[in-house]
Amino acid sequence: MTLTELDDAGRLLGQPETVALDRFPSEVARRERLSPRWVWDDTRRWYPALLAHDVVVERCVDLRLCHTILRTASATASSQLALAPASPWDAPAMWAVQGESESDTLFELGVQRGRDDEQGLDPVEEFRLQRAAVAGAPDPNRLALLLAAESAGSLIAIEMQHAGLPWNAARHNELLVDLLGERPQPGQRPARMHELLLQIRAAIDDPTANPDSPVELVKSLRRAGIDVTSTNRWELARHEHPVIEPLLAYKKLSRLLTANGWNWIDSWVEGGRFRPVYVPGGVVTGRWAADGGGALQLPHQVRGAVIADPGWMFVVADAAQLEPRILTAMSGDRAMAAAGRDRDLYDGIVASGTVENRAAAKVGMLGAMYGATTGESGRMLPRLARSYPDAIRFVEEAARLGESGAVVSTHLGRSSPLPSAQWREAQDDAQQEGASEAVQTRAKTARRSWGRFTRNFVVQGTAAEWALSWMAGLRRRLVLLGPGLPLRDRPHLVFFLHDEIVVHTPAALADTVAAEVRAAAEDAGRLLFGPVPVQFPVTVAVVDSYDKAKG
DNA sequence: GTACTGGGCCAC
DNA sequence: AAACGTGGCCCAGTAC
Repeated sequence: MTLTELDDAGRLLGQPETVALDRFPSEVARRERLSPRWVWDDTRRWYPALLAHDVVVERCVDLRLCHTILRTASATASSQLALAPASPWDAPAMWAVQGESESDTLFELGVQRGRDDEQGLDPVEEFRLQRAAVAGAPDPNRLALLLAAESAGSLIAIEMQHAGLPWNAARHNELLVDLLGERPQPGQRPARMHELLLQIRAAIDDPTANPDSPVELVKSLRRAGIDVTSTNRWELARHEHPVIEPLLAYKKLSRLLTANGWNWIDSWVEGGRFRPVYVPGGVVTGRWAADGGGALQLPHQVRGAVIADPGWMFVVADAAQLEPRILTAMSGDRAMAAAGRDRDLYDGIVASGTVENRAAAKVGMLGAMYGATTGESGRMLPRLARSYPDAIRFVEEAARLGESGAVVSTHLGRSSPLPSAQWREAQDDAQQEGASEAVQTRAKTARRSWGRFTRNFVVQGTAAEWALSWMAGLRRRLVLLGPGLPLRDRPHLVFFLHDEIVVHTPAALADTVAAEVRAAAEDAGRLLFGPVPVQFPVTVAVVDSYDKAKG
């Protein structure tokens, strides 16, 4: 492999140096003392093997992730990088291999896939193009911050996978036995689900009713005189019938069994750790996705199985009302900033007399950011718009742009994709003279739908930027609590869920970590928005199991 | 057997 | 309270 020293613009500072693969970790460790920024095609390709040798790097550029951002960002639309035809840099990540280990085999795997130059991948040239694109943007600092945060996220994702989330399979089994009964033979139902099945069949006098098949279940319920068109929870809950209660209980347990039951433990917990693959930038808005084990959907029911190692604790923190606060900062809404000052933002909205209670404030604000038009939350909108005109106008404008087919961007400059070709065709069809009612309705539905997407994009995407900045700052601070130590011997991140982080730490350092978590949150707000009067408070809990943090 | 879709529901 | 944003994953059912 080749190491090349570059300056900030990508100019060569020395001759490219060829390094044998087995010397790569020690070479990186040696050079890391000078705090370089490692520029590589894909963090997932190189970093697992470094961590396997206990080599942690401070900073990097993940060229593939940054490429994706810069190719679609409005701010860099006229750059050479954005105007070039599609290249292998636009291809999906090549190294994200399901079930990969963090052993040296990954190196071999990466090498066997072919040399970079054979694939048309020249990382030095790509880095130069990216730097030029950023330099030519109207606000280079914001984009640079976004790329730094995205790249820091790529390091954290690999580190979290490497460390794993502590998971106590015995405790998980106890939780399952309490709720479901003992683990059944394959093909059998657990005792508790079997009892509920019998109750369901008795209640509708249908000895073959099958609650596992939505289609069959609708037929069974209709035969019993219950007028349903689907079997979703909300529709079922509207009906008064003895079958409803056991059926809802059955569905709840069935979900637990199939999604996070014994099979899940067998598949995903090894050596007391749950190690999902995190996918930074896996969501269009810039949120992370995860691959395997449903890592970003861990139900509260099983979080009691997440237990800290002996002598260690978890510091669990989540950003309070993050999205409405992000909207406040983006829109410069002073009234909403005041509502959220030194208190729960939704309580502040209630105190202003805009709505009656916290639940209404929450549902109203979420509705405003999601594009609700009807129901409880839609009714709240006019009142919110009167009290917080800047905030509401901001999301309405994002929706209007989306409906017109335009691109919107987050605070740091990640841009939304363009609507699909079918979407444009539908709009064109509706413009034709004599377009039928149905065609116009279809176009309008699609238009509104895309407007809801862009409305949410600006808020969700900027919240993701804040969360990445928070986490990147926290990561730097945690290194300083155990300088030179491998991850497993000092506080480290083990979980991230959009606006929530979990740090696994020696118990003696837990309070220090908690303080660093808060400090990093303050940094993140300033970093993104400068000296604005908007607070981003975090709730922090020091606990020995995840379920004890208020979720 | 494998690939795909829709229903449903978990997380934020 | 209700049908409004982003996802992943399991199952049943269907097509090959």
